[in-house]
Amino acid sequence: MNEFTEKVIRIISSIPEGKVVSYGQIAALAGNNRAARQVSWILRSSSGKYNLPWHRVVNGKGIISLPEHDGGNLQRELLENEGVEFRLNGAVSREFFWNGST
DNA sequence: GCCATGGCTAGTA
DNA sequence: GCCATGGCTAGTA
Repeated sequence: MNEFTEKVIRIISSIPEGKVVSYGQIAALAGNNRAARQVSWILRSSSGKYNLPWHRVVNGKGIISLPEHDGGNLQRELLENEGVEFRLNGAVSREFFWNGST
């Protein structure tokens, strides 16, 4: 596993409950702001292995990218259970975005 | 080739 | 909408 992947996993692991972060934010925090799509791959391949809070990652618009039939519905449910609120357009309210600090 | 993204543009009201 | 990204999940040689 390369350094970027390790950083991404560590960052995702530290997302607080009730907060969300975008793929691009995670990539930037890990040192490569153009690797947003790789973050999605790492989530798919490593979420179970490292018990990652995969549901706290959404796209830059605050919208769930995972298809509804492939876990998207579950993702929204998990977030709502943590107190995250969605607008009518399906986007997470801005106040629920984590800025990367602890 | 694929894709759980993101940034920018164009067209409309 | 469109297309540049970029690492490996695919499939073939």
